Amino acid sequence: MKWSKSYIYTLKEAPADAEIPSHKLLIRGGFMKKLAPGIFTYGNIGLRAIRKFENIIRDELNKRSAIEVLMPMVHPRELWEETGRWSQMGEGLLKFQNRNSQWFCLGATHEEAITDYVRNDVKSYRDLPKNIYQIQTKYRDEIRPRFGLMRGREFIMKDAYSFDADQAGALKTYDQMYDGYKAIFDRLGLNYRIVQADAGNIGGSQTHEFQLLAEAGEDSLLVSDTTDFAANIEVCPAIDAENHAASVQEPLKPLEKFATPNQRTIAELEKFTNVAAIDLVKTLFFSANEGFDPKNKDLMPFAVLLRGSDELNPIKVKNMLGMSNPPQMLTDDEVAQVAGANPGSCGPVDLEIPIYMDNGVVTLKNYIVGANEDGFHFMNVNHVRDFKATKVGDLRMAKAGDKCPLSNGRLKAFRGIEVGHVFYLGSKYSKMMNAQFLDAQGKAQPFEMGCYGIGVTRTVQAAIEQSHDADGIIWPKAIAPYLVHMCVLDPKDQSLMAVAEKFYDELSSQGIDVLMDDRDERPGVKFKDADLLGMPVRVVIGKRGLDSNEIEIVQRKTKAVTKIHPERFIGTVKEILALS
RNA sequence: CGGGGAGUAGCGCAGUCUGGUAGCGCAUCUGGUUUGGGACCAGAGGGUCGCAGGUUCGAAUCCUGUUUCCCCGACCA
Repeated sequence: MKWSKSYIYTLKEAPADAEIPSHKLLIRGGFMKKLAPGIFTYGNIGLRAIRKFENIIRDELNKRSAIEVLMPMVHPRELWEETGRWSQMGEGLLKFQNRNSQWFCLGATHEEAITDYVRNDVKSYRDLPKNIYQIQTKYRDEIRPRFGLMRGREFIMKDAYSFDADQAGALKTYDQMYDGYKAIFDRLGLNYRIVQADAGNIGGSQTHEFQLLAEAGEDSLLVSDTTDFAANIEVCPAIDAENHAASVQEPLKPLEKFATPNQRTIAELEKFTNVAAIDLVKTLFFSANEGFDPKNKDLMPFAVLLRGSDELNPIKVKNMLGMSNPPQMLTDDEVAQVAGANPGSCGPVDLEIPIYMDNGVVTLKNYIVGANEDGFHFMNVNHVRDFKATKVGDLRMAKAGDKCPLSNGRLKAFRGIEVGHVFYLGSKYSKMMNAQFLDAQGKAQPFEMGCYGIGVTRTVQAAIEQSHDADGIIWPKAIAPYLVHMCVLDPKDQSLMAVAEKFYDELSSQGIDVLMDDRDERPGVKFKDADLLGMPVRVVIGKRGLDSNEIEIVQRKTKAVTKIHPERFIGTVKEILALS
């Protein structure tokens, strides 16, 4: 492609609404342009990167016998009512009516659509397994889109759905897709981790996330320094590295109430009592209507006990109580009603609601909690003697420095961008949607399903977030819009242009995409734009070089300059590409 | 949803406090000089100052309403 015939408009300054480097660079390079919050036009060169990534996905999935289809974006309400997700998905699902007042939504995910598709065709275990995927625009009405393609409302996703006859088959398919995803992300050459994760509201039991490591990532990850253990902080088991059980040997002391005027926070209490936060116990209040009595629509309050130095992990609470969403915190007024005191003076003693206790508290003895009376705390409080927890378990956030669950190593903290996710779903959707096949005994069985997503546009931006420098993008070779960026310094010079055209044709004929900058611009402008656009290899065709029989080839990643005789041009470009 | 900030030319911004009929840089167009890391000179085009209403002789500026966008938060005990 010649620049003069292309559609590339670069900017010297980034729009004010772009925050992170990858977002700024995509806009500055003209790879995309915002139409509305979270909604973008992909420009030609942006689209080229997207298409290259899509084709890597196709290649790896087709190898693994997955079948590509394209499902509709607009779904009828009835379909989503079958699984209850019409209302369960809440505001994230964009709903609208047609001229006949019939309700529809934009597909935010396609479990319903694919299950409907398959249940009408696949009737026999002989046809199984089937693994079907699509690469398509999704719409999710995100509360707050941000960071460009990282959290957009409209985005391109590859979603795959597998159908097996039994669990063993489904898990085999899961492993196949897991391997496929590894192959896909390996081809990008980026730094990623496969982590344990929460299944969220898609459901299912086994799940892994593929996370690209980047500071701007929205997810917190904990990664072992000795094993390949890695987990999203949402589900990472918390195992203290230090032994906090020193006090266990202490005899129980008598319960004692003492005045703590205006001591509301753990930090204040720590100063006031001269007891470290790690040895204090805090009481948090939530409500939920699940996990207690499903028939009871009223929200039921409950309390959670943690060490003062620990943070609650709401996902763990959700999972312990079997809820579908994390619990809601009570307001100060509600706490006062339940506990008889304002937050800051509340504790588990004589509390008449269920109490869930983090296992970090178990090893403590003779500790301090709120007395459920404003301005008072108890000291020498002990579990069982003074209160009884409904259930004890891991409810706190794991943190950097905690022990690796698989070894004596430690966990290190990273930020990650979730670019892929694999789920084993089981028969949740097939049962709800009555999607069945006949097994060898002629008995109707629900399909065992899995679902597998890759955020295509998100991955493309995440790649830049991980691979850029002060001057611009450094495209991974596998998804670079063009492999070679040729700067023709004086396109009005016929002999120079002839050489450029010759090299252009030679490279193209060998399958190497070239972007030729043939604009009537000064060299500086072309170099700046070449750095910004970030193609792996830059070739400079200038009079100075030709006169001395040298072509300049620059590797974008390292800025290393190689000058070679024109006869060695193609070979050298290939060598430098191979290093990129 | 809660809190904060902002809507002025394609992009980045000033002007608003103190009302007088809109400006700077980049980009674009014309001419000229330049030409290996975002050139220079001269000239030109482009904005109903988010929208609606009000105050005033006069509103980007003051008042009221409305709308859009951006950022932070939604874990305090």
